[in-house]
Amino acid sequence: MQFHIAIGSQMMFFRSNGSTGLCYSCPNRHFRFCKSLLNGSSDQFNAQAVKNMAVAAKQYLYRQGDVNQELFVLREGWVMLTRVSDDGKRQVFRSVLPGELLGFQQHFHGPAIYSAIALMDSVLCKVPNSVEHYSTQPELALSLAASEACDKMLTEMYLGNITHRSARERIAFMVLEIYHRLMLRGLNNEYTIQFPLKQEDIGDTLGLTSIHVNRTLHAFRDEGVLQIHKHQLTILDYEVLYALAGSRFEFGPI
Amino acid sequence: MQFHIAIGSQMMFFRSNGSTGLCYSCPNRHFRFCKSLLNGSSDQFNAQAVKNMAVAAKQYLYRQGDVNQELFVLREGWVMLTRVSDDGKRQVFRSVLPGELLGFQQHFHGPAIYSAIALMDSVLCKVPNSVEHYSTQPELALSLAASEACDKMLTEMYLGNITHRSARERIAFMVLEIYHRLMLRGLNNEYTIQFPLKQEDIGDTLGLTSIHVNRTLHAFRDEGVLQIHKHQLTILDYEVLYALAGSRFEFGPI
DNA sequence: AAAAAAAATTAATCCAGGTTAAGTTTTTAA
DNA sequence: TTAAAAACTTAACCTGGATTAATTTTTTTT
Repeated sequence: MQFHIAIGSQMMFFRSNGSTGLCYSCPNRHFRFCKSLLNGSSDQFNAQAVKNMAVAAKQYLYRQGDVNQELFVLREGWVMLTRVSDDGKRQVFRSVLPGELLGFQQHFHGPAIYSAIALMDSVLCKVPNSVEHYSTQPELALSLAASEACDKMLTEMYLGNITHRSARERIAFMVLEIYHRLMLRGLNNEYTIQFPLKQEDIGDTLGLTSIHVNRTLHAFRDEGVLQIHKHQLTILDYEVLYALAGSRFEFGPI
Repeated sequence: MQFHIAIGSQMMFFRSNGSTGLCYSCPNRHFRFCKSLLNGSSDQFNAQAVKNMAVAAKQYLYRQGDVNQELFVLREGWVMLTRVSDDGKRQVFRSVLPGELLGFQQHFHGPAIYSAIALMDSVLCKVPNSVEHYSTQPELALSLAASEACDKMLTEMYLGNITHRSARERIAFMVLEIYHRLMLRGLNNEYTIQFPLKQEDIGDTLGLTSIHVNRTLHAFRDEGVLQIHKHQLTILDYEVLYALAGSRFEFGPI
């Protein structure tokens, strides 16, 4: 069955609903949270899950300040988490890649501290987001903890990268970190990946102006290190990039 | 009963062992993880917990790379989390304050990504750290998730603070963030707090040299904004500090 | 296919914070 | 109590990346 509903200003396309049946063939089924959905979730939990919701590029899943926002697992595509602070500056926190959880917060229904926007046409699975569901299902609760610990580690690694390091090093780190995470999912094509981030997004992730990101990317292209063209990023000299990044990007998957 | 044992090179002083009895009068008992220890932990879990271990200032709880490290809740004192990267630069991730959990990782017994060092004489409670314990106790597992989400948010806020902001703003943010977190625990004395961090620690947290931290702190003292003397920090002009920090430090407790 | 908007590019100038190099003061160890 | 080490302080100079201001290219919308 297929149908459309409008959520806020966005049109979402539901390919199907709730059962775990769809999970058995999902490419993300071996990732931590998905695995525990398959193994450890109750019928009641599954009845409230909505699988394979399509979201078009540039649509927001939720915006900073929203309350009662949902919990999602990204099945396909790319979601970026950003926050605009009081002084109008924008921080990009990270990219959410397939198999990762987004939307969990310490207080289940507190206001979101950042917005989530799809950068490519994406497919998401919505999972229940309330204390009741997790306080009776320890495997799911533990997967939440693992997912948060993983995000925390990634954020800490970016913090360590940005603090004290040069623009070239920061960009090298970011490119390799994302390349590595996509590679773990088999989403690379040799040294080429889909890369929907704008130069401004890179700058707002790393604390650089988009002008300086441009200068640095241009230098990388001239030096035959790395190339971005039409949302395709190609690593031309992995060794140089690796030396700059300092092997800080090798994390385990969820 | 009191006794001593040596763990690594450190001498630890055990005031007592395992029961939850000590939790009933603990000043941290209302914090998330402690509360769930009181309410939701099995006898088997409690039997393996060790309450009120004393650790002297400058002792390491664990070091980056250690495997099988423990899970702790800080009861009294101050613990700092730091990592030295390949190129020899040191990143300070955050301060752990009373009532907070430290040592949890996505992979329970993977190598620690940073070291934990006590900056003041501290008292800690050691809690079991294995999948088995948490996969049968959903309330504890959910508290782990909440604790990780809280740490993640704090790290994200530091990331947002460091990225794009000036030295004055970064230091103002850090001071208010820590002051706020101590105040929630009643560990302030009006506008004065114990503050064991060195100027170099502040620099390594915020991506500044200790020389520039010194310049900025000196300017703050001259301007009557804030003063650090003999490990005591006093906020002299909260308004100015608040305006600089941009109200980014107001988080909920665990 | 044309118009409008968004993103990328390039260049010139400037300054916040880094670097280097002495000090001095405080804390810790002997 | 003295010596050594750690932490803090101050000053002079320098540089990586910010800022400002166009211009060009690409993408999106009409």
